[in-house]
Amino acid sequence: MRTKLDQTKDLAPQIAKAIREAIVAGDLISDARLPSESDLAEQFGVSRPTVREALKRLAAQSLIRTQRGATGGAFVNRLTYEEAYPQQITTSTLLLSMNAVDFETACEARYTLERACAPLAAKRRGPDHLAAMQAEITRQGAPGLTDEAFCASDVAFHRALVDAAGNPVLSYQLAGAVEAMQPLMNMITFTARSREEIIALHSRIADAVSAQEPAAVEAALSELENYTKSLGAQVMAERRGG
Amino acid sequence: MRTKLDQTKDLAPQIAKAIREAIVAGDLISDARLPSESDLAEQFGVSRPTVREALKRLAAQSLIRTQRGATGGAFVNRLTYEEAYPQQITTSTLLLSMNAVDFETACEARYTLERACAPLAAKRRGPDHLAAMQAEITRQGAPGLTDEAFCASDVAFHRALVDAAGNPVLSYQLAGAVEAMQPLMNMITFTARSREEIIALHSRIADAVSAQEPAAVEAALSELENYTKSLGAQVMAERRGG
DNA sequence: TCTGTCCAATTGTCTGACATTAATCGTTTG
DNA sequence: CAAACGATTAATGTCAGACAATTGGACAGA
Repeated sequence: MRTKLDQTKDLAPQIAKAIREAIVAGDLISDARLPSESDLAEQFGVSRPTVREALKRLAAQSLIRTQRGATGGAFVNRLTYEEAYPQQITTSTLLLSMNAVDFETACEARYTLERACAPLAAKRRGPDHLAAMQAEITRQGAPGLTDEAFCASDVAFHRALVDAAGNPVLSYQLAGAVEAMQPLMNMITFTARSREEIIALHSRIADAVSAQEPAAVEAALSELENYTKSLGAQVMAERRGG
Repeated sequence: MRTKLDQTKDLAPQIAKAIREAIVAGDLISDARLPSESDLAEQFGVSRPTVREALKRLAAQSLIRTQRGATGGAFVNRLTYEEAYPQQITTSTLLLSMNAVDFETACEARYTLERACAPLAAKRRGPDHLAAMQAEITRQGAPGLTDEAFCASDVAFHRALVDAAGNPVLSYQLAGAVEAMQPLMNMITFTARSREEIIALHSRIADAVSAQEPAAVEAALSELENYTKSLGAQVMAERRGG
């Protein structure tokens, strides 16, 4: 960790980088305690506030956690899926919204990845996954549902589908792709007719997963992708027109 | 942004959260300038160092960038793929290493996602993608290559394959899955025989992409997945034995 | 042995100051 | 009159020192 610093500028990022690399390289294992802020300040030859800024950067990435008190300090955090999910989703969402990624591209990426989960989901789905999917389908048919709630339920349905694949790494990677689409989907106003269509496709997907027919799952997902794209295209056309 | 703060504790995270939500919600658009640190401190009723810590957290997530000088300050960052990539990779890598994700699960996730790119890659690959893949294959056959360099080239090959799909969102999502595997792959000692095998499969993949035959790409990827898994299983068995 | 109190270590926050950077404005000069 | 150059200024980056808050452990007493 004791790397040289370019003493001239931007000390905090350099310190953060040094510690981060030590963690990623495995020199600091989970739950290991870092030296106190004062010690680090002395080691790196900077002041305590500078060290603190560096530590805050790491805390923002959930790489470390801090604890006050006598035996307190900064500890290397054991990154859990629960902590990694929101980060992944926030980053993906911003990436889409700030880079003017067109609806079509985002949609294609999402459904391409989701189709990849289909075979595993069909093979490994348990009763809980099937129940979760069915519950969302029911919710989506409820009258008086706002567009936003409909979208949220849509996301929940697809997450259940992905989780059915029984691979946590896959679930993690897909979370970004699926959730990041929600803001884009929220721009769409769903008519009763389009909701019906989507719910019907969701049912086909759920049934195919239940029947363990991967090809049918993929086919229904492809149809849903095309339908979603067409809805998005309509919105874009109207936006340009009006 | 002017949300209430629980004045009692952990002010910096609260401020960071308030600003982050304003950015994610779109209240602060790209390149918008935040108030100066002094102004923010006054607005939130805290001291400047506290505000600074909050800003550093956001900077660590690349949500803002800071600039010194007269017209300087903190600006909402337009998150680019270049900035998002390393974050995605770091998080994915740590998630795998810290959660004792077994080789098999990680491998399955990676190749499942990669197969999903196959149809698009076969359809859209350009001469540059084909050249990149071919270049890595050549490098992998070079004598005297270390295991680490071989793995790095392997990653580069697969990234070229993913990029061939021509969907930046897909490339971004896959980066985590592919790169995060590298530390796990580095545990494997590649024999001349196994390198030969892998290079042959890479060639099959490249040829199938070149010939625009998605099914052949998927088949070769599946074989590569199985072969990689068997290599990993060997390492695990030896480790348990010795 | 158990319990309550005190103490020490550590992070969280504040205050004030100075250094550094970079744009702008005014002045000076060709 | 225009261009170049220096002073000003506003902002972040860094530092020093201090105090508050919190937590665990040690120590003394019942």
